[in-house]
Amino acid sequence: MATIHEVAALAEVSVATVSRALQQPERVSDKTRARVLAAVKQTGYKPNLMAVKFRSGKSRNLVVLVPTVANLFFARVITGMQQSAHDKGYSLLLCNTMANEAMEQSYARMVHTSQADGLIQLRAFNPFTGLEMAADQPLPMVNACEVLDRIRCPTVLLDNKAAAYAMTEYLLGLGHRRIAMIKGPPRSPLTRDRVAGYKEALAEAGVDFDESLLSPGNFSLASGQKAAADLMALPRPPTAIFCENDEMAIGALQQLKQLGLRVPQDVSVAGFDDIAFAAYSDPPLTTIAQPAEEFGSTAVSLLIDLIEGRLGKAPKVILPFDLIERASTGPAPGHLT
Amino acid sequence: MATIHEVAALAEVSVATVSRALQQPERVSDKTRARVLAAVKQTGYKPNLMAVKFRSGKSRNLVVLVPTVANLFFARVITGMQQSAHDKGYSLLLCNTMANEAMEQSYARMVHTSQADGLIQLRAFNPFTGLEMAADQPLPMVNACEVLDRIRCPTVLLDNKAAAYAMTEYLLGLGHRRIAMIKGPPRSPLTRDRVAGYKEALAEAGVDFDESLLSPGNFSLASGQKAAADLMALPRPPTAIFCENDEMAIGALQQLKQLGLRVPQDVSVAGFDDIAFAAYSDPPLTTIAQPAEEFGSTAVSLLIDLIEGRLGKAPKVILPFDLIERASTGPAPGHLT
DNA sequence: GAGAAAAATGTAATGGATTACATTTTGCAC
DNA sequence: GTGCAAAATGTAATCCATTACATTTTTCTC
Repeated sequence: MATIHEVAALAEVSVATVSRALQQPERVSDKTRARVLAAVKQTGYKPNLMAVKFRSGKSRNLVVLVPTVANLFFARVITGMQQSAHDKGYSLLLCNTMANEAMEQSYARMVHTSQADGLIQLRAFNPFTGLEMAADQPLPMVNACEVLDRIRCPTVLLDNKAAAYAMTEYLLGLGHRRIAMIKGPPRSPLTRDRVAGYKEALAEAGVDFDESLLSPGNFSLASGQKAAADLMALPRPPTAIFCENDEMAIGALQQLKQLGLRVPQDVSVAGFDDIAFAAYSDPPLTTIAQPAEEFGSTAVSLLIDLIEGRLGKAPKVILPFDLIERASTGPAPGHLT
Repeated sequence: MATIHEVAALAEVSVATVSRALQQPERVSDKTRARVLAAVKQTGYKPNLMAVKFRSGKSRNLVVLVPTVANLFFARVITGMQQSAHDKGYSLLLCNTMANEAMEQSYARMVHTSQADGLIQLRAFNPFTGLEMAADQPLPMVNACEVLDRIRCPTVLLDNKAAAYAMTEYLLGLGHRRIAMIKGPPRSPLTRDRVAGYKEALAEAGVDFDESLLSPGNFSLASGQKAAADLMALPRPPTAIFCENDEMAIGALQQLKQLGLRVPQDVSVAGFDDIAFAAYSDPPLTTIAQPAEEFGSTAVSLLIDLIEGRLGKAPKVILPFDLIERASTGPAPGHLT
């Protein structure tokens, strides 16, 4: 691969002139520029960006830690990130962490070793824990989707409590009184906030909270199915099931069908995320739409602003949600609308 | 950030000794090594890997061009890639191309500018076209899933023709004679091979090929729905629909339901890929399972072998498929099994 | 303890591009 | 043509770690 020296030699100028001809064309005379450009063409010269990055101390790479790529919500988030990063001249180093902390820490180390300028974390774990840090420097990290509350860094999130409140209120409005919730992992802030919104809506409607209607899940189709089976086996089963994501809701739908129950006549089901499949389930799923791509693009923008020193206090961006009403929810059995 | 010089000064040794103490500990005396390690700890020294990469001329980055991350099959492929790359000390630079050639070329340029050592392309387009290349050098590229046939590079693929043949044969065995196919984009080698397998199976069974039963799609849920609507509006509609991916099959399922048709009693539906949702559709989808993660890990292995000069001829790896029989397919109406 | 081999350590070049500073050339006014 | 400012170009340092080669120190043998 040709270097700037070969180009300089061929064009009979110094390397500084070649560099200038390419970076600041106006600083070089027309004649020289033409000679340099010709030499560039002839040698097929491509600047070694590794050298540039090394010298500048900026890698223009961003590490992205994703719990699972094989999750349509995250896939959309990544899409938004990639678009935004590309527009701004940054590249994404992707890590599918499977929520493995060691893996996350291993990738976080790329920031310390100058391979990346910053990191985006999509779940509530600080991947820099354990790596001794310049404590005074703010971490070049942005937290999105499922956010840490123990750490001060820019975050992008949904008002999960409000969203869960809205969905619960909607189900209450349909006459449901026994509303189950299929949760995510118990320690997740996401779960905590959504459960809080759910409880608040119940309380305001004067409906007693029933612990047995909270069923644990892990965001997978199978866990939704399992949770639905458990819920319907209760002495007093729910008439509505609110799932913390669409995958679990689709799993639940299948289980209800197997039990011979009709949705929404016998049981209503609601999801969260509005993935593409939500509109194609049977029946189509009532859910909370999140601006997933915007999560990604906002997280990238914030991170780049942070890296390039344009960010003062660590901002907290709250994105809007939207309750999408489809056919999987309906009036509670025996309830007159 | 501390450099090797500061560590050397603190430990009162030369930079060469520091480097050796860290890279080849046995080449340094115990006493010195201890001093260096202490200095490393005290300064919080982390080697600047950008400098290392620059000097070595190896970035240990791989560019991955993915048509859409928001496709569960590709998501699984990426998962496999990431695992394999991480195990081998490489990182993935992800590009969600949206099949945009300019975007792909822009990322391919990273290989020429030493930012990446190689590239994996998941669709049939050579992203290096237009970039003048060292024609003698083999391109540091691996093609997987949907492969180019015009270019000589290592490839990982399914025997799509055989898979389509197997599925068509299976449907024929259920008594279907009017079997439709919802295709992918017409110019895709994937589509071409699968259609070829489909035709061959029909021909061997003595069933005339009917052009009107080939309906175009683009792998999206919506296109499957649309195609199913068109097919069922034919004067002689099909009794079975074979879709080139599960998303289109799920779209088709919804359309059939809206038309009041029962699956599989009235129409059988088959997919391709075996994404997670295939087992949770209503009814669960008969489909062709592909080892998606293995596509990813194999592609990464091949690329690294190629980069590191361990690969002779460009190999062609063919991965196995599996026909998964679920409830969406059944005997053709009026056919006795 | 001398001498040689082996081990440990040091010096300085290297990789490719950028850029501060130095020098040369050009352009213009008179 | 002179003189001076502005423009163009060149020289060499810099970024950081690695490593070939040079030098010093240790170890071992007789």
